[in-house]
Amino acid sequence: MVSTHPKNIQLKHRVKIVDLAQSLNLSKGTISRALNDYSDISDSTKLRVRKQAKIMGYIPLSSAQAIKTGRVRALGLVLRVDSHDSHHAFLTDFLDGVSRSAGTRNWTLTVATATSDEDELQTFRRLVAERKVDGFIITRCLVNDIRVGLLHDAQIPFVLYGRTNLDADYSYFDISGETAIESAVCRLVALGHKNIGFINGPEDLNFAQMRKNGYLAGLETSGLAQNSSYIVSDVLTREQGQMATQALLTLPTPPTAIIFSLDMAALGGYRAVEKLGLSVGKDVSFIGYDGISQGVYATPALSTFEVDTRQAGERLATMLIDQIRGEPLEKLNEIQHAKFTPRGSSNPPQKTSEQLAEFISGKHNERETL
Amino acid sequence: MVSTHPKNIQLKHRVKIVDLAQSLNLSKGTISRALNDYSDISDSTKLRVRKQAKIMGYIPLSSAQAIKTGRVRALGLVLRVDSHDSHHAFLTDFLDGVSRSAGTRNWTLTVATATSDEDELQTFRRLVAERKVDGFIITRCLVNDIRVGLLHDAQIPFVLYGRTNLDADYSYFDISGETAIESAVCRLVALGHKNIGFINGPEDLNFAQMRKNGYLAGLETSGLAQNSSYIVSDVLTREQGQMATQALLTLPTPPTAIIFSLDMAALGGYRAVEKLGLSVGKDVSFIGYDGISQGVYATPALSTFEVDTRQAGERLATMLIDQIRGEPLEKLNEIQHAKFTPRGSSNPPQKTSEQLAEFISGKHNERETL
DNA sequence: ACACTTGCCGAAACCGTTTTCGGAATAAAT
DNA sequence: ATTTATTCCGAAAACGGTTTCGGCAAGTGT
Repeated sequence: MVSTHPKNIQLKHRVKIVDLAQSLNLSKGTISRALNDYSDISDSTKLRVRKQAKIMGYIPLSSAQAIKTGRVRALGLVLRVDSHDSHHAFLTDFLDGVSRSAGTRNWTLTVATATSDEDELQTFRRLVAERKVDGFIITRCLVNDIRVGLLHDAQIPFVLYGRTNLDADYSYFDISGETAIESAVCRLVALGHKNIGFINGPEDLNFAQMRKNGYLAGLETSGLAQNSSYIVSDVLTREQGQMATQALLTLPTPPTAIIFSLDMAALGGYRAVEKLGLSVGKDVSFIGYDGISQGVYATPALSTFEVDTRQAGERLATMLIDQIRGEPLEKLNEIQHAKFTPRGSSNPPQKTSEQLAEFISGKHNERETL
Repeated sequence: MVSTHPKNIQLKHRVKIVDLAQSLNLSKGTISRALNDYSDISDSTKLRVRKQAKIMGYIPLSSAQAIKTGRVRALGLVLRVDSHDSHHAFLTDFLDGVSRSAGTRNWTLTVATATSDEDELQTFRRLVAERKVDGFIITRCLVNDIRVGLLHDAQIPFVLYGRTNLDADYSYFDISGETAIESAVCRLVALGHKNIGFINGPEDLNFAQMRKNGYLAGLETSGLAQNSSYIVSDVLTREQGQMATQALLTLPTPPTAIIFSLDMAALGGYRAVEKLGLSVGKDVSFIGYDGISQGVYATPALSTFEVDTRQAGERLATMLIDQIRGEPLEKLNEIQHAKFTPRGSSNPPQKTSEQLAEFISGKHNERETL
């Protein structure tokens, strides 16, 4: 069992910079500058050094570098684990994007978890004080997010996945849920829908706020009146989605189409529709947002806006690294668009709201007489 | 916007060990030894130093420590993102457990992703060479897992979540799927079932192998003959679970109960049962394994073995840290048991296999004549 | 021929800790 | 009273890199 495997992962007897220096008859300072591409080293020796470094398998010790440079080449990500299953599917892809992008630049990702604001700030402090990370990726932005102010004041580099309301300048990557939801309204109107509901997430989260704006903008451009009873908020999970949908459909004048701020909520909506004896895509049209994989397997498959979470992670990582390396903040903003993927859940209305209401109240009475 | 927040996260002007030393009129060596609890420092000065350190907010720079101690106090976790959506729910809890346990000891977790074996080994090498981590947590163990041999040979500390077939000594934490599945068989037999199917995961994964052993052992102790057509393997996803269930139920003598190696597969099984016009928990009993949250919301709710993934993460982290700190390997093995949670999906059989077969074939013919 | 750049590299300081070693002061033993 | 242990701390050498500074050689301009 103690064989010497060919693809060995050496740990003992690392080759260090002095070893390299000796083997090339150069000083270690020269080696360092050659590898770091200083201008006062000739191209020929740079080449020579790099070749030999590769041969000898020299890899600088990041903590030794860090002590002088002040950088550990590590990105921080603090996950909030208090509020349940919204993340989940999102997480793997996101982590993959971030760590892949970081890895190719020889950076790493360190993740921590927190259950509260205080917990999270505490974690920030610890990671920064020990200098375990050089900057943070911030997710799940609130409309008013204290983290932004704190990190900004402390001059710690960070990027947001999403945006926040503060007018401080910060770097962010976002996917425009606003334009997506607006276009969702327009698409449904084009299909013939006139009564369109909107089931939103918790509106202290910035993205929910934005998507609501999109919904309202969509009504505006379509010339539809806004009906406050058509809007439900604070819907995050499947179960909440089911209840919210049920609530909308049992209104005196139910919507014939519903837009969901989150696919997961939409999946809950399927159940509500089925329980009323109706079917999604025929009696009621659905459009979701996120592009989670379960949406494909629903019947009918869920029309949605697909978000490329892996790409988001990649972009965020590179933006943060660039920022830490000194890139000016102004260039480090980016907005992408979600890709609409029509599937079976959004079609022209087969019933008017009145017909829907009649059917549903009939169903209700039927149930009550049981 | 450039206010000085009370809870500031200081970055500029860190207080370093010399600052502390000056303020106490001690040498920095003494400070270091006091904080690290050396025996040649008097208790009184230890106290004095610690108090002042807290007051001044001194936190040692981990990379400066690392250069001398050889430890960065970081755990590595390489996620495989190539295959399947099985992880997902698992991931958040697991990460939480690991990073929480690590965090309380002032360690951190760095995660990377890999898409292939080669990719993963490459990542191991990089992280070790740069000394970004001190050891690894290994998940998704194969029956014959090359990683174990490699890390062992390279003398890099690691712990397994699960076990592997190699007889090398290594540290692991595992949850005994074997005894769980065995007891599942016995429970179903006690309910009156005689024909019990088993839908397993890919058997190159160690846990699947173990659970199969448990299934066979259960049959043995219950005095039931084993029927190879009752075993299906390589079932990981919901869709695969649906197909496998369908296959079992359309056998000439279908099982009246099915044990699933994964809850996710069981959820697929619900659909297969429904499509045959049967209902879970009445016509066919289900027992799953994992305890994923969706199982609670299925109708009827899924009887399953609940695995405490967060605890697993916590234990693994502490075991790995202990190992890195020099604890002997022999003490670092731990096996826990999953907790059986009976819900609506497992009951005494209402139909015999023959009645089931008749019903199902009738359904089939009915369908064919359409 | 001279001074003056310029290109290139070595020497040494430095980063912030830990750890080793020796020595002063005090206590215990003779 | 002297030696012998003990206790406790300071000085200095690491650790493995990066960065500054100065200087030698070769090339340039006059």
